[in-house]
Amino acid sequence: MIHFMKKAKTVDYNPIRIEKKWQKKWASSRIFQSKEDSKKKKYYVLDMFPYPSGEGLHVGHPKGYIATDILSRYMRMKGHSVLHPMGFDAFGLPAENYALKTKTNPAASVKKNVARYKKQLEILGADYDWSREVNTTDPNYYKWTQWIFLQLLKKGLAFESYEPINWCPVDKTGLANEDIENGRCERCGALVEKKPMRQWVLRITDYAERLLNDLEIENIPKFYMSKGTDAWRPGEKVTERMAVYCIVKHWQDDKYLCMKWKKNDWRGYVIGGIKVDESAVEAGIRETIEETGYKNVIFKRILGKADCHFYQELKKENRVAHATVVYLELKNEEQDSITDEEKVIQDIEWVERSKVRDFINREDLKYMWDLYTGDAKEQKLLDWPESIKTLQKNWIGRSEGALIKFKVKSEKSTIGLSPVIPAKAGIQCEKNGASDSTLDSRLRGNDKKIEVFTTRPDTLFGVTYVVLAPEHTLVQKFLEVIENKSEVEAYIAKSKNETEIQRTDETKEKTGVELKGIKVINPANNEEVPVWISDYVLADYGTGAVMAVPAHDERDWAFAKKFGLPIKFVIAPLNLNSDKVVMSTESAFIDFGSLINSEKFNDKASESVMKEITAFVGGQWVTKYKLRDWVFSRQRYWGEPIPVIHCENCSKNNPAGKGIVPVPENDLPVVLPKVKSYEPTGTGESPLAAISKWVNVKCPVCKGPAKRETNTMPQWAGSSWYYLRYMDPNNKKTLVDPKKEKYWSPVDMYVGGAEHATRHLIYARFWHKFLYDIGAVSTIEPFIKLQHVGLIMGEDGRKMSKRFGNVINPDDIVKTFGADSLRLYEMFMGPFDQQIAWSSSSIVGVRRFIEKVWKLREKIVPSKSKTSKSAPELDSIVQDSKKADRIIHKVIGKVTKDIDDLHFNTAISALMITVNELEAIESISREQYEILLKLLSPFAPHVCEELWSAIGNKKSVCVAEWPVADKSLMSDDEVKIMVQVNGKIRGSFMASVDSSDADLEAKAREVKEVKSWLEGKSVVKIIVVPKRLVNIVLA
RNA sequence: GGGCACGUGGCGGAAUUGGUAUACGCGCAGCGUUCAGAACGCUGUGAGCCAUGCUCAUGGAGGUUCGACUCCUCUCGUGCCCACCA
Repeated sequence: MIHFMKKAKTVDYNPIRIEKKWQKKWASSRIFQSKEDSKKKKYYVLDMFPYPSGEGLHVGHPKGYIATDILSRYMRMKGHSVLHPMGFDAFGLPAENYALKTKTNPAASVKKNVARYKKQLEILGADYDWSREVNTTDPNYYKWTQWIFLQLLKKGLAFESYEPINWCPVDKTGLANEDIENGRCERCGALVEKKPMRQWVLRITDYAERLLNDLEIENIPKFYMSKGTDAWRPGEKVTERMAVYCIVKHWQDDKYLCMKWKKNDWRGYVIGGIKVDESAVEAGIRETIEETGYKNVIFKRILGKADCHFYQELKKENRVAHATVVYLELKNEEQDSITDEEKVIQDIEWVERSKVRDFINREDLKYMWDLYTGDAKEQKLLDWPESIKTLQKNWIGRSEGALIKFKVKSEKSTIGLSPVIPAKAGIQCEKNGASDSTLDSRLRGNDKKIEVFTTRPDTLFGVTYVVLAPEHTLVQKFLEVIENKSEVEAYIAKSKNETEIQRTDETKEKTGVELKGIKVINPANNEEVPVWISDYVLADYGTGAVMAVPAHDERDWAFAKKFGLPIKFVIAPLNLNSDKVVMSTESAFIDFGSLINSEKFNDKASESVMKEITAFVGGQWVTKYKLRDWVFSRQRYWGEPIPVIHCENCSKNNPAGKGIVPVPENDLPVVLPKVKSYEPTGTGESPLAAISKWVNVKCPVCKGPAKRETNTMPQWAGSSWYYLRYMDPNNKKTLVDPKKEKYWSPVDMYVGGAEHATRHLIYARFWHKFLYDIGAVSTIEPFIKLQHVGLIMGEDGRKMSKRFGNVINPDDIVKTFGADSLRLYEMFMGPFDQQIAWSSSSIVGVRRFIEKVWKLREKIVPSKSKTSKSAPELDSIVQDSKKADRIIHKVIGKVTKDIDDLHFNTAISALMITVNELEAIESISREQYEILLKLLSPFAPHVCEELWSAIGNKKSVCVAEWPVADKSLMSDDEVKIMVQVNGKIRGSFMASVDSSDADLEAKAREVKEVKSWLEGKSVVKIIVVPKRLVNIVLA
């Protein structure tokens, strides 16, 4: 036993005492306040801010907060300027319903809940910069939520609508499509009804394409064009604002093609427009051939996508294009002469690889080049889990198809209709149609048309009827001309009364009514087919009308069977697989009959065939999205007032304005008034409507009497932009100062629950893109990396809920084990994004680990140079030190990589192994112990801070430098080599790390256990994997 | 019906490009310490067997390979999301 190592008796580990102590010190020293420091790289790590319910936190909630805290502390130690804020999302139904239940004012209960949440968060020891706290219900905050709404209004992206919307009869409010789960209100579970009412809607569908496409953008473009109509050359049809940009390698040397513009001596790359039906790669090859004359151009890879700003010589103007950057190689020097036109403009130069960067004159393109040459690490624009991307893609639901018009023919003779149908003024005949297309003008002359959307125009010949949604606007007009008006009206009334869930129940038999007296004409073969209405057709998808092809569609099939409608089978009016289409108006079908089970016709025609058919019948090829516009008003009290004033007078003067006057920006915020009764009215009016003092205002335009909008915004409004406000929480003049926004944007890491995939994350991306378009933010996407938190389930495996009585309160765990143990345990449970059941008995393991680290301190001996020990003592210390160095330096890399990859469980496991190994050693140095503390400090900050200061450090471990592994200290001299015979482990031996393959092979043959297996057998071959194994293959 | 994940001891889970399956932790068992318990320490812990060792084991069945938890095909099961989307 080495006695000099004995220290004064170490105080026992007491988490409660040390955790309080350090939390106070951290707060008073303001060590965690974020600053824009241009000398440092920034790191913005964000939690999905909590919704402070009355229940308080359970142990599942902190999991994500602990992870971001680890990342925040880790990145700070790595020298980043870190932004790690926290705030509260407190408007909306749950807070209001809770207040109603407890008969308190929502403002009061929110205040109480926030205080409680904050306290619960504080005992975890997170390094939040509380000076940046935001609260969505604070007028200083929602002033800017309202401001964003006004900008949306200005751009025509917010509008009033009277279409039927989803209505929750229990919560007494309209709901967005995203707020519905299986036909029920996501909040209260009530069956959702369809109810027509005035509401505010945001045109999120205008952004559908970008929301979808940008999920796949891989690199970071600096610019983004939202609109563009350029063609490249007069008369040349090219894809809108799409370009290709080519880096072309020499056929022999490591040189690259540089275009020199003769006129201004500007150097650049081959640029070209991408034609319709041409891929970026094809365009790149074509343009390179056209501009340089080189004949044999080979595609190698796509380097990335960016926006290209350049001067186009031929048209003499500046151009911007969304560009794909391709890397090409020339096969040989064969070259045709190029056109004179091209010759005049440019020359070709070959430049060395190292000079390429000089003629790539833009940062983002340089970045791509660096990516190709391996100098830059690939960074995705959206480094999101594939599953979330897929969820969003499915939610946005893009599909391409044809809009096809069916002429309506009313049988005047049959129904005795007068030639002139009484006009119903102003009613629109088509969805989004022109307002002049009133029924009388259209039906006279039988030129009224029903427009359908289909993804299978190739089945057009099999259409045997057309179905409209009961809510389709045309149905109301047809009522005047059909024979069975009352029957149809009854059906419409019935489906109106049915809830969404009843209507969409798949097991339900199809229902519907024919509109008798009306036929439509199939434009493919001029055949007359009947028109039906049925609730299996959705009013708000496509055009609200379908062409029914019972032979090719299950739903149409069920409907046709039920009502005895003909089933006609498309027998290829054309060869489905050929690109050449021969069209004719001859009926290209046979009676369906017994062919139902035939698989002969399951093939879909190619897209080009379908496009040709569409053109043949005068239809349009279009893209449709499942995504619906965002119903943005709630008939409830607890939300941001929509900053709009209704003025009848201004309506008279300006019919286009419909009497909507935006609240002037200077008058913001429109403060939510205090109110005695905030019970929802259920009438479609919010409780605010009852406060006449608040409602009645002067019109800001004409100064006449006017009324405030009384609907409020949905819960998702405030959370759609809060991450921006953290960057500059107290700015009175703008939403966020552009300088600060440029420094901190975008969010580098966003951690939260997967349940927000199709709501918050779509809404926030939508608002962010809009804010980008109006110049309020500088990036096109708000969150670079997104990470899910896997739920922590109750010990019984069910969701943690009061209902099941399986809720574990983190406060209790902190009391018994300490916050550090809770933090370590939640991270050690398993993979971070995985759902795992809580196990209270397992926490003791991480607590034991902390105690081991605590006791390990007793093994510290002073550094060799400072001691005056006897030789044998010194020798043993030196031996220990070598061993300990190897152990500790090996784990640095492992922990660093694991934190980078969010593999917290394996990082902790590696630290446990390290501590176990160090325990087996007699002595360690202070330096080695310090490395251990630094590595552990993001996970268990309190105990590490305590030990760090106990061994004599004055500055906090939070600002210590993250250790870097010294490779010379960590390498083993010897490794264990496994020996396999025919792939099965039979023995092992030790060998020095630099042994040659032949050496290893020879040694392997000599291993005792192996020898007996080799006896009398011939060796076929031997596989040597250096530092790992030798496999001897026998005949 | 469509989409996306995922199946490894008694439990949570480890396992670089295919290269010692079950690391780490819990639990369990034995021993020590203790008046006793808790706590702690040490040892053991996939299964089976004719046991110095051998055979079988990563949901199941095949395949590729010198070698498969890892790759491919099929299949069974579980979870999540969307769903009459034309």
